[in-house]
Amino acid sequence: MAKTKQVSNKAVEAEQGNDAHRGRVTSYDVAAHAGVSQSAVSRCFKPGASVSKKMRDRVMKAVEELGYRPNAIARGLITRRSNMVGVIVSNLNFYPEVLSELNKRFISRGVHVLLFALDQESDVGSILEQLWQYPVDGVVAAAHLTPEQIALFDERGVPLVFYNRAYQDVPVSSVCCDQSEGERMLVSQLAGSGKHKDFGIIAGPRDSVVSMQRTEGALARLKELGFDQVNVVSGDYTYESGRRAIGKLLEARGEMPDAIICANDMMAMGCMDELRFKHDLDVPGDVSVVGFDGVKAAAWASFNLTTVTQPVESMAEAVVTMLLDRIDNDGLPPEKRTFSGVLRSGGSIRQ
Amino acid sequence: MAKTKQVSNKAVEAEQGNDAHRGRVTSYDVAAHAGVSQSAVSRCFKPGASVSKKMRDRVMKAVEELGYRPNAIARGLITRRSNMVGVIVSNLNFYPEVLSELNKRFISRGVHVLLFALDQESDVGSILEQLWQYPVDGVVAAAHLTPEQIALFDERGVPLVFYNRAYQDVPVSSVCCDQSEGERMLVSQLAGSGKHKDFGIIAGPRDSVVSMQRTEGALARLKELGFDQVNVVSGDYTYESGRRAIGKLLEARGEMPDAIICANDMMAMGCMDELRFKHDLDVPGDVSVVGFDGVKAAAWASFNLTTVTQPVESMAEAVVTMLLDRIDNDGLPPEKRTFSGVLRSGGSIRQ
DNA sequence: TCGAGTATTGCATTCGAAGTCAAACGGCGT
DNA sequence: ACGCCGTTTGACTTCGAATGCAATACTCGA
Repeated sequence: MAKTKQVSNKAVEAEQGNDAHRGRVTSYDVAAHAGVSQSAVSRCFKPGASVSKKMRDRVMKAVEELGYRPNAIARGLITRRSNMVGVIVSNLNFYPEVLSELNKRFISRGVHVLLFALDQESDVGSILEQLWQYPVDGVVAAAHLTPEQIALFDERGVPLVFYNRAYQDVPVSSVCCDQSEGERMLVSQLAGSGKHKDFGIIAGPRDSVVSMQRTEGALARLKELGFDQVNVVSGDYTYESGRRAIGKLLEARGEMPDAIICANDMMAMGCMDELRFKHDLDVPGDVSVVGFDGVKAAAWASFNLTTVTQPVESMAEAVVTMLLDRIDNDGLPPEKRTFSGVLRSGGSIRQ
Repeated sequence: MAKTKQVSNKAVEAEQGNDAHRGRVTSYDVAAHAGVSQSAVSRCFKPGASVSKKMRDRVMKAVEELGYRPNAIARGLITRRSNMVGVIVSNLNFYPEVLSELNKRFISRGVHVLLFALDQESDVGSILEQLWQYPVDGVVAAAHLTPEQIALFDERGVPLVFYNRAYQDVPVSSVCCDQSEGERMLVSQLAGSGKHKDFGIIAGPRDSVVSMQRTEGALARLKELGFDQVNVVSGDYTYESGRRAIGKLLEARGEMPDAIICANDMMAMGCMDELRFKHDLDVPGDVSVVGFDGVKAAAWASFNLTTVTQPVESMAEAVVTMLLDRIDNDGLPPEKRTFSGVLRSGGSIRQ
């Protein structure tokens, strides 16, 4: 009865145009305005519900007049579906296309993205702490989580799909680009010209699994081809670290390698600039350089980098499909999908 | 009474470890586990609430044991504060730093970002339609809205702050970089060398207000300096369109200008590459080029572009502060803040 | 030990929408 | 006009947490 009283109060307010709370329009306001029950309003927004045309028209008219939109959050409370997914990315600046592709695809399926970006200061733990406060339907992680952190998702029944992080021996879904295969293609390409004797590798951060896979892939292929004296130095995936890495390579070796394999395009571009503008060397004339990722800038004429392009669109599509499937259907087992990268031959390898 | 029964059911479930719904842990579960009321649990999470140490310890122990985290959304329903803000960006690929800076700052203040990115297909209208389904506390828009769309925010009492979109004569908050001033600095710099006679401008899309402001600023300063024959062609802010624009300039003029003013860095870089690699011209030897924005890549050795850097960090900070202020205090009037860009002299101007 | 006064605690209600269920309605045949 | 049956509709409850208020549990002084 209290509820009934409340409703009629709202009805009165709405009818009198009392705008005191000037908050959002609720289904009660619409109901009052249209002279029907709140349930009726709710039903008009549920596809396939039993509503007469007369009722629907009447409600929709009120909806238009008041500018009502159902509150997705309140709805989520009862349906246990917030239609929000969390996206955890380690660094927004690195791969904006990934976020963009994911967001676009989720949106088109009526799902919204709640962003969780790791900045150097904030660690994964605190981000997850925040994430758990939101009733997200699922999570995409483009960052490294510990097995314990992963287990929590399972416990709580929240689907999780990794983007470009593979966990061997951990039953969790992921979509990856075959890092190792990609590097092998690059090395084969370099070796194919027969012009390189002295290889150097600029790896990513030591704790990056992706960097490790790429580096291992390159080293393995190099070894197969008979090159087992390869210097490896580390960068942090940035342009600047690519430039600095040249100094380290030179120091380690005493002379400049004639082919440099970089763990990503950003460092490859830094490395090219350092070679050209600091050491006055020609790329590819004096030194060949290859990258990984296929970022836009790598294809620019100034660099025209030979690299392996990650099929970002296919990967994003796969992630979205896998996640939504698992949200709709909680029986699905973890699945790992691996896409091959596409070799993009530029002009950064000496022929 | 129904409620009471419900509660004790939950209590029983929780105590028996019945994990049937394996959903999230709720405050009722914690309450049952600790043998206290739900209100008590709730109060333990409210700073400054009246709770005895004994009670707090007891509740917190249960919280730890069950891994409880308050549901931010359910909380938002009653407090009318979702602690989420919507961020509308026109294109994620363009300025990832902006999103990154905004996100970082919001997070550190306990606010989360719900992402709304416009992709070519989706127009602002449909994005807003979606936005209104979420009870966001406020919105940052880095996209163009119509006055009607802006008015809705006012009506519904949802604070709105624009990033780099100024609306003259519309009372709405915004944080902008002074586009016109920036361009004037660039033109002055170009003119200062006394080596340029023939200016060309590569503007942004015709419907971009920012592009218009930049172009007008440049033209005005050029005119003051006595150059009133300036060709203007349009691009779409991308690298590729910068390259294509060179062809258009050449066509319009019959010969290549000796100074090209680009509406942003991306096009400036495309333009430099086109000049160097397609037309075999030297920059800055034959043609000077300037950009705008101060993106990372513009400072790379290959380009070393003279440009105006937008103070992204200060602007982001200003946006976040303004928005949160307005969320906490609904009396605040709209405010427009303008930051000056910083001239970054590179090596793309002939001296 | 008692009572006043304060500090804690629990009950019941609330937020906005959706789902359950039973009541009311509509159409139809007879 | 009556009764039957399928369709619509509305009253009430639910989701999870917060909060006003009333009911306790304490504290301390007398």
